Amino acid sequence: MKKELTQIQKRILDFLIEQKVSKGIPPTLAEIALHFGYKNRATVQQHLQAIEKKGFIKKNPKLSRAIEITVEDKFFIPRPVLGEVAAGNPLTIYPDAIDTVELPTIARMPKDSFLLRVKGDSLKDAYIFSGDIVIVNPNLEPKNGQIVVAILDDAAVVKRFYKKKNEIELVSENPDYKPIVIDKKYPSFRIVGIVVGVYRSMSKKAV
Amino acid sequence: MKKELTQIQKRILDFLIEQKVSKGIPPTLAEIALHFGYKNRATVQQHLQAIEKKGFIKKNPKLSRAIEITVEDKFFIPRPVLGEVAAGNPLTIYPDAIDTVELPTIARMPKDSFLLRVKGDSLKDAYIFSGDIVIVNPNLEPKNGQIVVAILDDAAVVKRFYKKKNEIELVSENPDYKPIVIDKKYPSFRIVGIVVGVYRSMSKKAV
DNA sequence: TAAACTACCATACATTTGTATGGTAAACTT
DNA sequence: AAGTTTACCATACAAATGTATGGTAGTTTA
Repeated sequence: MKKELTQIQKRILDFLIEQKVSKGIPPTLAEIALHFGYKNRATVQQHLQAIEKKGFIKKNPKLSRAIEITVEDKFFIPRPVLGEVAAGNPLTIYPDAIDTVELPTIARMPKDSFLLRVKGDSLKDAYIFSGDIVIVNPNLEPKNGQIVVAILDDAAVVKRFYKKKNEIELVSENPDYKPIVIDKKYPSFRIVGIVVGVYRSMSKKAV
Repeated sequence: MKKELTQIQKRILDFLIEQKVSKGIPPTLAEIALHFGYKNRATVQQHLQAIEKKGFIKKNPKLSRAIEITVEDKFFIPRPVLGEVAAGNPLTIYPDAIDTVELPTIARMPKDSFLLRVKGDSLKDAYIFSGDIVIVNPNLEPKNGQIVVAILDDAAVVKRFYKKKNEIELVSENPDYKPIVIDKKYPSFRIVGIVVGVYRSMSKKAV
């Protein structure tokens, strides 16, 4: 009953999923046609009918953008991890994605937010561990006590943020590490963003 | 320049945000009109124009559902937590939501998945702690080694799942707790779902 | 009291969107 | 050789959608 998809049908399904995950909203026929260079919505329409016939999607007729994806094993999609960030001592941050995590569909990122993998154990008392993925939002103002990602001389750290009268203190949750005090010694200091959440995938240890 | 919203405008904006977060896609004018009981899309249209004038949204003209929400501080929305679940000894699971977590917009749940707050420390070697939110997907088949939520006589536990020849073993990650062996002694045993991820909000400790 | 704002309604219209129908060409069955 | 599937195109049409314009009534502001 559930036949295999053709190459093109598969690429269209991938596009549907990618759009739904990245933009949160399925595309219209016209948008799909534009993306694949079709001059005609009818072409897309026929592909979608074929995909629906094979049971991978379900369409709510007449409504716009009402494409429901019924393949449940596509819950996990690859997301770029932009670098590693030190919870202990500063670590290099890489310009390109160093890895991808399989983030469940739950993880629709706030716009402009990105992921960093944590290395080191200086935040272990905040229950953030080496290997965890932190979700970083660069568009929020840091408040005292929040966990932030900061750059010190081309290295990045994850620490708790405290603004004092004349300086900024970045403290670890682990007493083994001393607070970093920010003053004029760090000309390249910059707050990259605020950690809005921690995500840890459970699929790793599965046998 | 950026005036205050009126009561009605604020309710419409809230509806826009709620729809975008829960359904992932902004509503159409007709859908908004229906929700508020307006007989006319033009009424909605004028409200949206007013809201846009005050800078809270941005519209991509002519396109459907092209309402962009420009207020970024609404990233966190309440999500129901369906109950508590024991990582150590079994805990009662409640029929109704016991609490809400402020889950960032990142957390658009896979359909039918739900949240449970973990109590107890039996999974601490898997780095799941008391207070963490686990994302549970009830529609996946458990595989050996995965962490599952199971019900034993009206109490729920979070354990690692192992299927043996004639029985099912639920083991803790903490050596202090002994594995639970499932056989005929547990007539009401049921796998509730699979833990697909752990989420921990960082906003709690902020000052 | 006049002007401005808010909150609605009705009607009209151009696009967008989904859908239906028919056609062409290539590849692959049978 | 005839049929089927796949991958496109064109045209046509109804419904959905966003938008423009004008109107009424109540409230607030100047």
